[in-house]
Amino acid sequence: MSITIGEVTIGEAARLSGVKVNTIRFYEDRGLLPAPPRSDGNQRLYGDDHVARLRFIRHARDLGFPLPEVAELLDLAHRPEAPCDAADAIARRQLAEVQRRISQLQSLAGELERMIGFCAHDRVATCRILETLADHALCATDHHAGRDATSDVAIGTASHAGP
Amino acid sequence: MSITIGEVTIGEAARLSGVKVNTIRFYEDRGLLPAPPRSDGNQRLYGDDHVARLRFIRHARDLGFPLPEVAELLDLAHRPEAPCDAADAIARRQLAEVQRRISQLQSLAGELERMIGFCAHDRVATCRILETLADHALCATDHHAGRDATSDVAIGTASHAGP
DNA sequence: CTTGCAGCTACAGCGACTGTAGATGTTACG
DNA sequence: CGTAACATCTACAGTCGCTGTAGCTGCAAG
Ligand SMILES: [Zn+2]
Ligand SMILES: [Zn+2]
Ligand SMILES: [Zn+2]
Ligand SMILES: [Zn+2]
Repeated sequence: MSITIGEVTIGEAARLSGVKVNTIRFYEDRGLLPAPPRSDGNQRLYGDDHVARLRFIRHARDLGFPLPEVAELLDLAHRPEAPCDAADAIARRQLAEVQRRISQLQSLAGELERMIGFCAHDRVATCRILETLADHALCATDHHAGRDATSDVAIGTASHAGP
Repeated sequence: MSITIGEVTIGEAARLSGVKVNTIRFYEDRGLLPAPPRSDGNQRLYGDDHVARLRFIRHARDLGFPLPEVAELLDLAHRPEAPCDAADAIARRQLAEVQRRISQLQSLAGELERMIGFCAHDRVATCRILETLADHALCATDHHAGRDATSDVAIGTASHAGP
């Protein structure tokens, strides 16, 4: 029975939230997680609210929201009486972004399938894959990577199920 | 009429290949593009072979191949009599990777659609989007971001069509 | 009282560039 | 020939979202 209920070390918070220790400190640095009180020995002590916040961040990251949007969503979540339009808008933007990336990747996949399909598995000199890489005119579609079209959506650290 | 035909500056090479000037120097640094001869004034002079190589790199990057695979593919392309199995294998790996990312993103999109669909557009306190972010148990699927599942496939600098 | 793990700060590194500063080179115009 | 405008040079910082390391200190158990 400690002095206050629910005060846990950073390691415990990591286990409870699925966010790695280093990442928790990183989020604090980034302003996503408020700096918690410290013990006599200068160690961070987290309460349930911090852990809940970490879980929220983790889940939003898993869904691909970038950190600035996660911060916005966290702010919104603390204004219960406000309308939720802003949150909806962020989610819709994120969905649109994910869909954009899906279609970009589908066009890449199609092009890759095509060049693999045309390859006769012979010598390099006649390999359709290498020919195609040397000349985009052999491609069926544009599949151009329009400015971060296929960049990261969510990297995640591990699964919700833990390591 | 210059001393040798087809010797172009880095800016010309950039225009001809669609690879940015800085990026060309970056590729040289990374060993993807051999260091070209220099002019009297120490400026790089590229021939058609360099430009072709740059185009190859550009195209492979647009298709999402990471730089190490691009390097392998370039090496292979210079051994015309070798069998093309290795190139095929790289392309297949890349396709598998792209497909993995597509399905990851599709699961994200599904989850995002679900939470957006359930939102009643009322107050934050009852917003399904924020509730869901706070609790993964409200999600229909796992959609976990398994170690770089959704990370970048190709960022690209601009389209083949130019800027 | 020591051992060993957990936590602390601070910083380097990933991938694949992009952008900048400050110094030269080159070219066009007058 | 001078000079202005632009291209290129090197070298390095910054992007994103972490991850991992080094070198400390703290803390509980034997
Ligand atoms: Zn082949
Ligand atoms: Zn193509
Ligand atoms: Zn809502
Ligand atoms: Zn979820």
